[in-house]
Amino acid sequence: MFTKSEITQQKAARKGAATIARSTIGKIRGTYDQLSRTEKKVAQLALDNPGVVSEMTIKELSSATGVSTATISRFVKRMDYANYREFTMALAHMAIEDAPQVSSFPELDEGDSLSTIANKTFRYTIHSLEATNEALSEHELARAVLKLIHAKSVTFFGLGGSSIAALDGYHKFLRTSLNVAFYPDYDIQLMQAAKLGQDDCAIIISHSGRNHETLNIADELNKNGVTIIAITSYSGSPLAQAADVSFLSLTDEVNYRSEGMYSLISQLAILDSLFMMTVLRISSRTDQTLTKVRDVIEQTRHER
Amino acid sequence: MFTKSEITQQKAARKGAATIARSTIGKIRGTYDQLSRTEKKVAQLALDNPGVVSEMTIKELSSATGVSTATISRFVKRMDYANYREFTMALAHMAIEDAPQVSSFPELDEGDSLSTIANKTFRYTIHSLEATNEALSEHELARAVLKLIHAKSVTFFGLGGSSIAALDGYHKFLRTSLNVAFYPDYDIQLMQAAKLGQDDCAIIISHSGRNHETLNIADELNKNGVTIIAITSYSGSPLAQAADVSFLSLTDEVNYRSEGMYSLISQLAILDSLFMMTVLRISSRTDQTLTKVRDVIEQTRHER
DNA sequence: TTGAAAAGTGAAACTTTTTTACATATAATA
DNA sequence: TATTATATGTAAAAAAGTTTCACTTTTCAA
Repeated sequence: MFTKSEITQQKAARKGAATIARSTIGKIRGTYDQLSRTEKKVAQLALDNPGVVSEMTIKELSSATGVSTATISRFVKRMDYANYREFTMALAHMAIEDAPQVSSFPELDEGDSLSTIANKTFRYTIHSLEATNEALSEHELARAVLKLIHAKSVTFFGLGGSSIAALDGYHKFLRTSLNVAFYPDYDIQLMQAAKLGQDDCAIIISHSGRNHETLNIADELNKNGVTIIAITSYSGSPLAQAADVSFLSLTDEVNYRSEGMYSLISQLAILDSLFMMTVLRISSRTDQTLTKVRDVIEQTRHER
Repeated sequence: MFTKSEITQQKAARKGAATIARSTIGKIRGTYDQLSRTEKKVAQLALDNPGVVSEMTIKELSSATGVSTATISRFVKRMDYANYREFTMALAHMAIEDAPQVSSFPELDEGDSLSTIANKTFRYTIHSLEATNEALSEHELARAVLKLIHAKSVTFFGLGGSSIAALDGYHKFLRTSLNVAFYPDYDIQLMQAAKLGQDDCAIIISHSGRNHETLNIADELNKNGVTIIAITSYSGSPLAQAADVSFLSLTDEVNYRSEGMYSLISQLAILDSLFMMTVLRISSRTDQTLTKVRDVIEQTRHER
């Protein structure tokens, strides 16, 4: 039998585990294109039919996908589950939580009324945010914040549509004690990249993660040993590969046609999170050198 | 691999099974005092801590209760579960459904873990979007779209933090056939405002709606009879008063201290909606002059 | 291009978990 | 008290899941 406190402890432990597990479902989505050929088969079936797969034994899943049990076992471990059983549990949770979403995500239609168009747009946006949130891992966040706090300077890079996100990041972090920079022009971004060094940190934003100019900047930064934090929509993209830490702004794959629309907002939300984490972590360490959280947030209100 | 119909069948089968399983949780409760001495120990622990027990192996449950694995195995069969695994699944479901949605909207705290900070940030953001969406009225949307479609030109105005939203709006609407403009600098914004006339349309973005420079621009526009569409957080603000149509980017009042943080994303979502509505309405009217929606959205994907 | 190193994979050995068979104990009943 | 039905644990069997190892494919540098 358990004593009361033992159970309480286990509950706490489980809660932690559950949080991790949940975000790891996002991880399957997020790392999807980094998976190998066979692993994709497994991930596909699991994501498409979480309810069905959650009730399968590893052998059944093996013959359903044509992938060996060994590979499946290794796959779930790489997805950060302790074992196959924990994986199926997570799928079961997912099946429950996704189920009540009867409305799904209808495509926008020319016949829609204006408020319908607005509603759908907002729903897509919210859905992207949820997916993005789930894909964030504590580990990556910790690494990013650590780098940011200790960096001599933080420069934001982003071209085209992503320059908006970069500009926003710059604006936000201006309010911290960090030494931040942003340059709208590509050539100047590139030149500035060449001037950064090991103690500096760069935040690069790119939806596709394969824009040529953006990659030039990343190369330049890597050459100089600058820490790169990337925000992109594809974990397998060259930018994600080149980065020290990368975050994914996700959209539901079903709506692939319009994903670019919603990635900006997800990018901003990631930046918001990084900003809040940085502010809270800085203020809790060196209180007197830096403004307190509230003051910082208070300032935000006086923005135009 | 599964065929489509096989999966459908399995889904149906599962649904049936789940229904039975659920009522069988009730069965444990119902038949509780018909259970034997040892079985009661098991049932007790399972009902009291479904979440904890759902993650135990049969051996762990055995040593936790002091009942042999054999007895437990037989017990779950008598409760109509096919096997131990199905039993733990049912417990997991129970744990989820019984857990009340405590969520609400807690303040950010210095002691929060990084993923907690991120989760809270995303939740606030989503909440703001929901509030903003609800506040949109069909009537105002219709007026705005009508003005936009028939305008000779559309200029975006925004200073400070709101310049980011203005820039984003400009970027988005560039892809339409509308004649759009944006100038980052205040003085130039003001000068350009003086050059616009009755047939033009202006979209002004300001969180507070009372920034002095922004209001100067609004005055100038009003003087020339330019149609003003405002995006602000306060319906009573001078900007909202000065505008022909105004949209509100809302945040939950409870979290007044941090509202500035989330208004940008709501502003962007409003612009997204206006963009989608404009594109869909334009394309459904004059098909040959304008690119089809899909092409436009497709272009969005190739953004950097 | 080529060859070495790295990554991916399945068969099979191995471990753990769950179920069943069997022996024994306990309680109920005639 | 003998008989029978029910309960339970031990241990063997079966099933499920994990790891090892040999082989294949891919990647990357020369």
